[in-house]
Amino acid sequence: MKIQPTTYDGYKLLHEGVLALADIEENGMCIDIEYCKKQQNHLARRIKHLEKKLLKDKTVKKWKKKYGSQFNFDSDTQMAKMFNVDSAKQEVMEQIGDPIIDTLILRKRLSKARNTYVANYIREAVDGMLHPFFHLHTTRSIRSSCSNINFQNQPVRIELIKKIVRRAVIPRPGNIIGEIDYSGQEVKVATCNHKDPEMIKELNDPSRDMHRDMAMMCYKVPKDLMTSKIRYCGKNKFVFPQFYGDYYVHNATDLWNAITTLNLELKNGIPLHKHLKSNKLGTYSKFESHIKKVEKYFWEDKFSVYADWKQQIWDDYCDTGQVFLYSGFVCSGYMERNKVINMPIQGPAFHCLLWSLIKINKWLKETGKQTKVIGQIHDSIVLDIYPPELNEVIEKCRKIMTEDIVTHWPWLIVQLKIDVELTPVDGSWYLKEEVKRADCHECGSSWMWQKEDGDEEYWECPVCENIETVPF
DNA sequence: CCAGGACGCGCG
DNA sequence: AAAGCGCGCGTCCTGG
Repeated sequence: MKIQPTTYDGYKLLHEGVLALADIEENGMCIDIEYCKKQQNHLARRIKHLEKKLLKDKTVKKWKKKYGSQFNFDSDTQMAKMFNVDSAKQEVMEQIGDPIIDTLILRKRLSKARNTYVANYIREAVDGMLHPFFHLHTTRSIRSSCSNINFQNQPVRIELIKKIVRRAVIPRPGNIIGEIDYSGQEVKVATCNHKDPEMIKELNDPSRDMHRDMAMMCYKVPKDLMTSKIRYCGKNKFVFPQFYGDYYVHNATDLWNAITTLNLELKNGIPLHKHLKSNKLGTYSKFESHIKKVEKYFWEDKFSVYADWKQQIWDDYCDTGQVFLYSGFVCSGYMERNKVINMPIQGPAFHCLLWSLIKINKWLKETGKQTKVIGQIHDSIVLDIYPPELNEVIEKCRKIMTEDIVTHWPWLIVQLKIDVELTPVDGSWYLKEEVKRADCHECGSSWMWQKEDGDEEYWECPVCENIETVPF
């Protein structure tokens, strides 16, 4: 497969992109090495402790006896064999229902945190600074990649592991780490391609919520009994997989397994399994044929224009052997259907970030700011922010990322939006939380955390820790 | 003994 | 007709 620029604009994006990413590499980020070393020892002890506990288990005892000196907790082959499964994947292991599995999974997670993440901070940091490489020449998608360390896959989904790992990344003394991300950028860039009026309505009407609606449909849950967990499953086990070309059998399996592994229940406390049973979806095979119907509705009724576009882009590729990208590129060579459909979306979505990154970095340099870009994660920019520059920097980023870019690329026909997350002054990356527009009367910062204490809502300033009960 | 493949898992 | 896209890294394991 080959991919190349079709326009000078495309070429220039990569050229200037490489230079901007080189600046970011040079800037680097601060690492709390002392913390990393302590944490590494702590994790070693914790893992050893878990292994001691595991060795008291019946199955693990058998496992050790069978393999003797070859016995190894890290061997997936051994583990799968002992538990009579084809694969040692977590989702497979979880289905066994043996209580020892939780401990085995925890051991695996802690081991990964130690051996992959914390160890690499220590290995790659020089004098407390880390300089990950950001590449633009490695991927099939024309996204970026990142190595030594891979800053783009630092844990965030599991609270315990997130804390262990992200605690190591800290701002320069007196500064704040800020992350500005495009919200829903891939869905929006897809929409710029297919222009499905139903999706445009979804995106323009803030009262609508397709992830919630699809979750409701998949599990037959009425609106007033919905929970955020059920919505999460609709979004991540049906909607997104469908956009990437997944199909109902896989979706149904995932959605079905999630009911037990995530302990799903309705808002009124009724277990989801019970709820499905009373709606005649009590067995997997009934549930699967239900999801088949949901898939049919999704593509034939709800997003039929999107479906037509997918067919069109595939037909065009079959005729010409080419796929064109709005950001100024063409792909040719052998590709499977799902890859073809994805190509015009994934790359250009990243290119919006890259274009913005180039402008933001240039502005920071030209105006002599102390704030620096220190990283990039596909649809977000990570900054080390000098607090007196906070308001100005965020405003400039907002303007570039949501206004200037639309002027540059008129194919961006839907409204773009950013979200902002900040750490406290001197606070680690783990502590970053979303901020909203709200003025702090103490220090003049325009961005505050919206917090709750029981029924009481209040606002806290990341810069000066001031608390406001009535902002603005 | 080493290189490279397979697998698993972290992220968007 | 095929059956989720894109990455990097650590570990195990196989074949030469």
